[in-house]
Amino acid sequence: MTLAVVLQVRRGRLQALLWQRAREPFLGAWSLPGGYLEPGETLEESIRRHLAVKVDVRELAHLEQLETLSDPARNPLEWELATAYLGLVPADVDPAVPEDTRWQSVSRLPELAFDHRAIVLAGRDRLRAKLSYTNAGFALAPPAFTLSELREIYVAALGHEVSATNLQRVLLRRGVLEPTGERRAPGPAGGRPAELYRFRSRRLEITDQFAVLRPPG
Amino acid sequence: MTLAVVLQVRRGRLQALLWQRAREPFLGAWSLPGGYLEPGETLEESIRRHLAVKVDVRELAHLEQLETLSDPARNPLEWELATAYLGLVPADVDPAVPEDTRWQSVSRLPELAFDHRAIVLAGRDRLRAKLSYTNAGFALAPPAFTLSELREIYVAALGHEVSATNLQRVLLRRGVLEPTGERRAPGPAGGRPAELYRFRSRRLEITDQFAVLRPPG
DNA sequence: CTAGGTTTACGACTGTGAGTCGAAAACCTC
DNA sequence: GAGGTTTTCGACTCACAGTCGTAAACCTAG
Repeated sequence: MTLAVVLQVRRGRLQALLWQRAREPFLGAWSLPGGYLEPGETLEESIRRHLAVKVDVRELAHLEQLETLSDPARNPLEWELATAYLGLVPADVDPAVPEDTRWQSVSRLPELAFDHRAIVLAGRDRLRAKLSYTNAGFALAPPAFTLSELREIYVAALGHEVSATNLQRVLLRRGVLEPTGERRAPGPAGGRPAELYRFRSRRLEITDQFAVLRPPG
Repeated sequence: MTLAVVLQVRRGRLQALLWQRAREPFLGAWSLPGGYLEPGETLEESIRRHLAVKVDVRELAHLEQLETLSDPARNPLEWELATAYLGLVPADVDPAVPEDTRWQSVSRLPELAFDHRAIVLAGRDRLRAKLSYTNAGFALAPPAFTLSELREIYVAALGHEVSATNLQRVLLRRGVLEPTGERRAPGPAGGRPAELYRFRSRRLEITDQFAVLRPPG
């Protein structure tokens, strides 16, 4: 079967999409969305299909495979493999979710069914690592944004403070961000109007020079 | 099913363990070792069991999951999932391999069955990345080694030159290496005797400070 | 219209650590 | 001992991330 850790920054917090189980085992407990694989189906197709019930698939800006779990003890009723995915939703959309589905802050998870708690944390850690050496931020950020807004998203996802100055320099130097040329009108309190930026690419790309022990020259 | 990219630095080259198929599809073609999963078995147990036929399991210094493949087109005969693993063998052992099994230089692979070529390259890339921000080298290096020897291993695995001076400073500063206190007698041509080093830990550990956008303070 | 407040942008400084280079150390053989 | 070989190590450079303070560009209130 397949399941997914779907993450979004909502109200300044990194949140995960949880689903309340309707049957045993762990009836009533919160768990990750997912389901069984159909014959001839790709794992990615499968998890997209299952997620489509919960969230509009067009709102998934990024989807990647995390890990395949196989411990026989993870499900008390039957032995089954589960391939976990990580999905990212930009902060500007608010997908309509069914009754049995909720967004939950990753830092304050309830008791989760199976080994799902560990999977959520693995997804969070993968995201945090990739924010550092890829352009993964594109999948959390709206199409255009000010540096302050982007900074808030990074703070929520990384779990620590980030300097806006530094964020700008690092992402611009690497060519990850580009200015749109437009600017946003200041708020009621005034202030200099903020420049609007966008991610140059909206597909995952790895920043080369992240590696230590680089080739000479 | 499970399969594995088993890598070792042999004669100055990064090589992969390949296995010649004994049945259709791709009969006679080179492929990755692996096989079917038994009920109630962990994926890792499964790949270890299949590899035991080829290589002494005690010689596998590291084993980690790569990815689960599910494209229906990857096997022309039937639809099957395959979970790929990456295994690393230290350079000081020379496992006895069966007749139908060979070490092949990763940079000069023959035609491989299924999508195995891409899997080998994915394993190589995973290794290269991890050499940079983890202590993964422990799984390729012998228990004790001189810096020149370690440098040759890194050169073979990374595919580019590495300065011995820099390698030493980087790995020592991070606490990845430690001197054994012993030294190796010089060769027939003389030269200063080389200090022997070992990896402080022989389990995979992540060097923290690799991340960009670090927490303040 | 000006003064004071707010927010963003940007230049300058600092510090860390990787990449490079060359000299010194420690051995060999002749 | 002289000259050759290999390893070690200090010193320099350089790229960049992190910090800080100031300037820019807007607001409202009086």
